[in-house]
Amino acid sequence: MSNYKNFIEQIIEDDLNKGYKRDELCFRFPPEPNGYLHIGHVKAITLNFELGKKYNAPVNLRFDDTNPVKENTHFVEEIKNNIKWLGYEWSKICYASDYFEQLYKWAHYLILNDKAYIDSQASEEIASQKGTPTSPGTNSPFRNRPKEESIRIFTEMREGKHIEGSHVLRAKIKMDSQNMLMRDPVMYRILFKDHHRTGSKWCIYPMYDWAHGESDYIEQISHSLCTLEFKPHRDLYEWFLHQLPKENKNLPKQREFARLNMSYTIMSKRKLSLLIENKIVSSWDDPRMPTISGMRKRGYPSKSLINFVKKAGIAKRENIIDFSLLEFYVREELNKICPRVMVVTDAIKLVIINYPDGKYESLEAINNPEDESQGKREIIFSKHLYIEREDFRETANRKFFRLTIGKEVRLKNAYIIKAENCIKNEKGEVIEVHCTYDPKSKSGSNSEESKRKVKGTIHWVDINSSIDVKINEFDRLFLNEKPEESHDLLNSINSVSKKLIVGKSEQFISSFKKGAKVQFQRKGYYIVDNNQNGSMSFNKTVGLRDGWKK
RNA sequence: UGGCCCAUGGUGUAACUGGCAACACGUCUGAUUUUGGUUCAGAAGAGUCUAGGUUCGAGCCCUAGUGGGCCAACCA
Repeated sequence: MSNYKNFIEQIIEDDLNKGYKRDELCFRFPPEPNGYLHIGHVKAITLNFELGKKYNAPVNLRFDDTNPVKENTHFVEEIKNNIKWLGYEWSKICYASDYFEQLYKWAHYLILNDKAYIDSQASEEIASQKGTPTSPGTNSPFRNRPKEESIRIFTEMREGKHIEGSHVLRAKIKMDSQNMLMRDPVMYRILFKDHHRTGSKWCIYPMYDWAHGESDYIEQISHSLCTLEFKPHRDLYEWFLHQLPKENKNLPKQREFARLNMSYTIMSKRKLSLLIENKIVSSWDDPRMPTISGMRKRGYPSKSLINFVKKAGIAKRENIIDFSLLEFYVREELNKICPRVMVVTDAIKLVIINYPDGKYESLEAINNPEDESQGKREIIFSKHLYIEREDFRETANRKFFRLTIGKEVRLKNAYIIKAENCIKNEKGEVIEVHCTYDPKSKSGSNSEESKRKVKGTIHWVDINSSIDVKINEFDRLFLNEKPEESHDLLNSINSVSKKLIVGKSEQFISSFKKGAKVQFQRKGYYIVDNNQNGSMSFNKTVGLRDGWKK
């Protein structure tokens, strides 16, 4: 691992070997603030920021805010929070909109050099003249418009003298290029929309291709890394750079890697926002969403996300990674840090018939066997307890390690008990289990009996002192393993991806603050979603690995 | 009737730029365990899309084919 370099790092090393100065390396993460960042962005963030660490190079956070109709400040703020939460620090925070004036001047320069012109056709006409991937495009009738006229109209466009759609500025490249993007791409369009940063100052906005490479150039980004679908843009990226006034500065280099895809989820902001619009999820940070904010709310540690994307690697191959790989890194982290606690969700009563009425005793429990520094706690034990319904069967085969009539099981942190009989309701459902306990088997008492092995251990909670908790349980949002490929996304939605259940918990948990992560023993990992006015709710992060074949 | 990119166990990523295909997840054993968790030990599973070629030698290089992805927004 230590010596391994992914292909991006190899490109950088090659550049360094060819004489590129190490202290001129500079990277950037350039999101458009038109939605929340998702796990796919974590890959790009981690790639760039880790490169920054490795080469001791600056990494800018740049908002690619060239389309005011989709962008807003809330998204900007959330993106900043996400990156901080992941633990990365950007060196400069930049905005493409900071460069609007420079971009505008350079656009004039291109017109003057006969490299751009104003096209006054409707967008449909321009589109139809583009041709197709297999047939060349045709020149616009405005392609040879005198540059003075283009300059005049372009200036008037900025002054707001022309309506939306009446003119665009186009680069003059090659209408029969094999690369569709080189067929005189649009550089500017008229948009009478307020921008979240520049307000009403501008009514013309640069397109992505015109803004992005030039922003990289202004910031002197050495390696501009993006996902594979931008590969065809590379020609244009480089063409624009070569049209700028010569300044004896480094030209940034665009390189592309495969985006991250995961099974049973989608990674496109457009489709993600569709889920919100259709009220399939509550918001961008719904715990079922693959967004950073959603995963955070779900209880995924930031470290897990980073470990996961690092292991997923950087390559150029299309991929769909198993969601279980992410869950592995989530459990790995949570196992180390989470205090353990006993919570019963589908409760039945357990009565210890040979335990004194009205007696309560305090037992000691280790908070986290993986981390001694988390100490111990007290739990209350009595004659009347709750256990999990699925932990009792009247009879069962020997593969069932839990409680059956006549068999022994240990109550975690307490005593060994033996089920004697059970009480059923008129429907034949078990509502109460009666058992006896072995007083000498008390946990931690150091007696011979306390060390006795029994084949099962189950969790429990004292009825009287337990507190009520609410738990949100989640399942995957899609039925389809590859929802991205589904033609009808909304039809492959899992209709029961969220369930609200209630549980009974030992008291220890009541002190946990919002955001605290915990393991409900034998159940899984949970995060406190709310703890106010005596009401506690949790989000289930992920279940424990379960090796029991039912 | 185009151009560009890609192709390695179930999944993802490697293979010191040509030298007997490795790591992680997952799966399966076994041990430990007061969580059917954790931990530990071990196993199975690909001969690298196909066909040619170069070479003493090819997963790596070349050619063709096949399969997949991307490209015709005044989105990014």
